[in-house]
Parts: sequence; structure tokens; C-alpha cells
Amino acid sequence: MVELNERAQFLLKALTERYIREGQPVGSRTLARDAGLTLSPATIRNVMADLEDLGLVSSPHTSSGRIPTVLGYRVFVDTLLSVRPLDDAVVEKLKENLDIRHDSKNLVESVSSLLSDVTRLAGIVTLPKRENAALQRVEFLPLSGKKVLAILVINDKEVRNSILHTEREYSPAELQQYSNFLNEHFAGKTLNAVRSMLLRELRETREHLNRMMATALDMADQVLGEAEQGSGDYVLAGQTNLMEFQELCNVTTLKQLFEAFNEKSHILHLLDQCVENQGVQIFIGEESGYQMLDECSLVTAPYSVNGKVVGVLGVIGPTRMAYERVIPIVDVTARLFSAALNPRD
Amino acid sequence: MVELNERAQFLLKALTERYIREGQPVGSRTLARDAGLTLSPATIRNVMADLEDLGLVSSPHTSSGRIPTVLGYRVFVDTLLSVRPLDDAVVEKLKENLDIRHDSKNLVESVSSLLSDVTRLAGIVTLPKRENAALQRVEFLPLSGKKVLAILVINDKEVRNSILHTEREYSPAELQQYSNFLNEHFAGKTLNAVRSMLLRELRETREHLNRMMATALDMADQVLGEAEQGSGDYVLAGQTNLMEFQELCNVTTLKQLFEAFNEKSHILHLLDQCVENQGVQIFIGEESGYQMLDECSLVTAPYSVNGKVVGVLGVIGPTRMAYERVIPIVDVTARLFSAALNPRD
DNA sequence: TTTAGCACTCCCGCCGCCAGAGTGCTAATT
DNA sequence: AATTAGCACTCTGGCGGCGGGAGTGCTAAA
Repeated sequence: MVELNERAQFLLKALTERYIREGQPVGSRTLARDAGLTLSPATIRNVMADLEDLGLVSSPHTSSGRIPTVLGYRVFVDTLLSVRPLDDAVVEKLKENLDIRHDSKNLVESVSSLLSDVTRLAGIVTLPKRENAALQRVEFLPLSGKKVLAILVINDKEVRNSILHTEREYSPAELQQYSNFLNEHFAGKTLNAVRSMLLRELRETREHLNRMMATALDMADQVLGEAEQGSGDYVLAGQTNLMEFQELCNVTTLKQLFEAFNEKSHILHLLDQCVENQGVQIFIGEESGYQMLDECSLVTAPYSVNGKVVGVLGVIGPTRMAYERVIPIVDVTARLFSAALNPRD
Repeated sequence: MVELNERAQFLLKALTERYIREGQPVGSRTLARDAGLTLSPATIRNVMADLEDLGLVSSPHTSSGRIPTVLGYRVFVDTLLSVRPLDDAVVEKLKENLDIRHDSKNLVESVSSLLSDVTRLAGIVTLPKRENAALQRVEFLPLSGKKVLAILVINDKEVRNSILHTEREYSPAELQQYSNFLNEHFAGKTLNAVRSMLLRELRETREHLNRMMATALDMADQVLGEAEQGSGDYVLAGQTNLMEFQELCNVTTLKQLFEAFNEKSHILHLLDQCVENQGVQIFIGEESGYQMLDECSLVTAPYSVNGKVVGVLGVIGPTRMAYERVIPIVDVTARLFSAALNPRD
């Protein structure tokens, strides 16, 4: 990347900010007034021509103002952006709404709509991965017929139950024995660890195992299987906010976008890429590699439990979004959400 | 309503069918060819003028063909419609996808997307009301600290748990006592009955009650409270299908619509009105009374458990929808869904 | 009662026009 | 050498007029 002199940087910044605010291509005259510099439009035009050569701005047609290109946004975001600190009011609102009392599914939903509310864009939050969650407790309850209710206490915020269809009836006492067995052996281990231990047990010692243990293992494995299905999903909120933006307002674009949201796999793949990065990550327009997001940007931050990243949250909006506002919001929300998820007391 | 002679009826039917198929105003010439009658366009025009006077059709402008009015659709649906029996293939698909093994929340979701798939419209299914569900069983498990996990077994498909924040720790044995007490007294009663019994007990005998019972009642009441919050909600699917239709394809209409879906309260109110009616119910355009649905129709049918209506399902689409196909689909789906929800075996 | 004929209406796409905004280039100015 | 004024040029977008097409209502004939 060629170095930009200070003035060029300043003008690119001013132009981008103006365009983000107004949504209209910015002409030299306007920019001259807007930037506060005492420069004539003609000078600005020269600079603009340079920026255009560098691929940082472009004009929709011969005689219209300039708009930032994806590259222009990139430079803007990476080197020119002055992130302003968050309003206390906003921080308060975020904190208020991150009530710890909810279970984590509800929490995810409320964070998602919180993000969309505060940014007026679409909020997105992945469900926390549970692989690394410790298994606190297992219980079995008999239901009518051959059904058994299995309860998996993962932590103080998350409980999961599923109904098992078994081959015969079990007495309460029997079930109690099974769950005792499982609790003794596996409580406190992560789901993954439990699973692999189960598999080994099954393979190595099946024949010596008494039937009780074998059944308990079967059951527990079934439940674990279900527990993991939920992961790899996300909760989206405020899609309708996207309809406010001119640039997304043609029906075909919207349709593609909404269908991508429904499809989920693409978006998930994209979000996966944000897990590795520690802080806020931004995809601008085509950078995402997905055509339906060409006109959108994605601002994300991972969140974690016990120091392990377990999910990603963020917002989706038009490339022309108020990054300097959105970025700190996403950042702080991720932190607060992490804090809310982390077991304390 | 003035009686229509047979020919007028036939032509209204032909016109409506044609318009539903093509989406374009239908002119006299076209209709003459389409209807298969040996009538000249001029004759058709006379009939059309009559239908227009009756408010059954209208023309968007002086010299364009006619389209059905809401009233026209009404007559069409109520008296002219020839509902064709469902394709076996479709019925099969419906049956296949209504697997009993899911819990009811999942089932609701899959039915909703099933409806939207088959009709290519938006599917909507309310969550089943639980008021009349019998309480099968209550269990309490101690969690860490002062938290207690309460499990409410409602039926073989539905289990609900919530974490209670109590004032002190409880031993497992203690909790066992509580749940035994509750199970003895309330098992098999409906949630509503349980709740009112609880209230009476609390009022009349609080002072004589030993602390154990009081606590148990408190807990159960908390859980019941949560259990009922979920009701009055619905699951929507295939909203994007609505973007296929020309008449809904301007962004403002779409936005209103989608916001109404998010808001839920209006739609729920509308769906409530369908509970009373036994069979399929149809709101056409403005009939719904909600402006954002002016260009939409809603086709619904209630579903029931143990002979009691507990919810409503249906589809939302443009007024110009293929009623003769949609109606039986909604009807059959409601029946199959009821069947799937009803406890058997 | 039905139909042919006809004048009329309205929509829609097309074209040309014009004002407005903004550009690039050149030559003058600092 | 950098900046600026001036100017010719270009593109958009809105407006009005025009003509074809589709369809109507009415009247008079069958």
C-alpha cells in the first residue's frame, strides 16, 4: 500500500464519514466545506483523483461525487478511525439487559436483540459451544411406558433434558442406580471427555460390564448426542432494521440476504473465522467472500467462558455503517456477555 | 347479498382463478377465451359491469381488466371454490415430517417450516397452550449454592425446567420430601387447577403449614408461573417466500409485514380469533382489521389435544393465493399435527 | 338477449430536453 | 511547486409529450 500523505488521509476520512452519514456520493465542493480545511474544490479534486488511482474511492458515474471502495473502508477502519468511547447511557442499557438469571438460550436471544436495538442493525449471536462445558450432574426419571426422562445439568445456567425411548421399563430405583454410577464416574468432566471415556468403556469392557452400566452408558451417550446438536446455531435479531437502508432496499438483495440468514451454514462459516481472532473483527463487503453480503459489513467479537472462546457475537449492516459507534458497542457487549456467562458467586 | 345468476358466478370464479394464476387484471377478451363459454367479450363486459356494481370486482384504472375485490374473494372462497383433494405425495410428505419423537417445541418448528415449504407461503404455528395440560410429575434437584433445579413433567413430550433462586440451601432428602408432597397432592391435575389449589392453600392454611410445605408450594408456583409465560407465542417460517410476490414486493409493505411478525401481539390477537371456529378459517385482506395485512390473507385451522383446542396453525400469503390448494393443506396439517400431539401408546 | 362497432380512456415505455451537480484539464496565480 | 479559477464536458434525474396497446362503455343492430 502506497503511503498517503496526511492531507489525503484526512480527506479520505472526511469523505468516508460524510458518506456514512449522508449516503450520497460526496463531491469536491461539499467535501471542501465539510472538511473545514481552507482548500478549494479544485485541489480536492486533484487529491480525489489520486485516491481513485489508489483504489480507495470511486465515482458511480463520470460526474458524481466519490464514495469509498471496500479498500477505502478498510483503510478507514484500520488506520483512520477515531473510535469514540461509548455513551454511559448505552453501557448502562447493555448492563441492565444482561441479567444473569436467564438461562443461556434466553440470554443469547436477549443479547442479540439488544445489539440490534442499540446499533439499529441486525444483531447476531452464536449459541455457546458446549464441548468444553463441564457436566455437573445426570439424572434419570421414569416416565410412562418405556420412556425415560434424562436430565443433564451442565452448569447453573443450563439444563437440558431429553426423553429416551428405551426397550423396556425401568424402576425408579434402577434408574437411580444408573445415574449414581454416571455421576460418580463422570461428574465434573467436560462433555467431550465424557464422551470419549464412554466410548472407551464401551469398547474395552462391554462384556464384563453388567447390564446396568451398559444401559447407563447408552442413555448418557444418547443425551450427549442431543446436547451437541444445538451447537453451531445462532440467533439473529432485528433483520427488519436492514430494510431502512437505501442500498439494501431492493427486494432481490433483501431476499438473498434473508435467505442466507435462514440457510445459516454460510453465515456460520463466516462467524467461525472470527473465533480465532481475539478482539473485534470486521468483514467489509466482498471481503466476506459471500456474494449476498457484498453490500454488507459484519462486525464481530468472540465471547468466552473461563477464558475459552465459546462463541461469537456481532452485527450485520450495510458497508456504510457507523463503524466508530458500532465497533465499541460490539466490543463492550462481548465483554459484558462473557462476564454474564462466567460462573461466579 | 344479491343472488348471482349462474353465469355471473361462473365468470367470477373464472376471473378469480385466472387472476390468482397470472396476477394480472383480467380483461373481457381474455376471460371470454379462458372461460370456455361461447360468449363474446361484449357480453362479458356487461356481466363485469354488474359484478363491479355489486362490489365483487374492480378495475385498477378505467381501461384495464378486472381483479377481484376482497368481497369477491370472499364469495369465491365461500361459495365457488372447488377444493381439490390433496396429492398423495403431499400428504405423505406431511406425515413423514410429523415425527412424534420430537418434543413439542421442535415439532411446532418443523410443522411451521413444513407448511411454508409445501405452500410456498409463510407458515405459522402457535405454541400449544398448556393451561389444560395435566401435571404429571414434579422433581427438585439441588444445584450448587442456593439454587434448586425444578423439573416439571407435563406429559410424555414436554418437560420444563427452571432454576430457582432460593433463600437457603436444601438437602436432597428435603427436596425429595417436597416433591413427594407435591406429587401426592397435585399429580394429574391441570396446571390451572394446581395453581388455584396452591393459592387457596397458601391463603387458608399458611400459618398451620409446616415450612416444608410452604416452601414446596412457593417453588411449584414459581415454576408454574414460568411455564405459562411461553404460551401466547408462535413460530413463523418461510417469511422469505412472501418476497416472491409482486404485490408484496415493495419495501415498505414488506417492512410493515415483517415488523408485525416481530411484534407478534397483533398477529396473536388475530390467531386467537381462530380458536373458536372449528375448521379452517380464512381472513382475506382487510378483513383481518390490521392494515399491515391488507394485502395478505391468513388461512388457519385450530389443532387440539384430547379434544381441546390448544393452538392454531396456518399460512400467511398474498390475497391472491391458491386457496383451493392451501385450504386442504392447512386442514390436513392441523389434523395430522393434532394426531401427532395426542398421547397414544 | 347477445353481439358488433366505435369512440374513448388510461397505462406504459420511449424519447428528447433541460437543469444541476460534479468532473478533468489547462492556464493563471501565489 | 502547489494551489486555484475558469471552462468545457459528462452524466443523472425529472418532466412532458407522444404513440401503441389494452380494455372499457355505449349504442345500435342482429
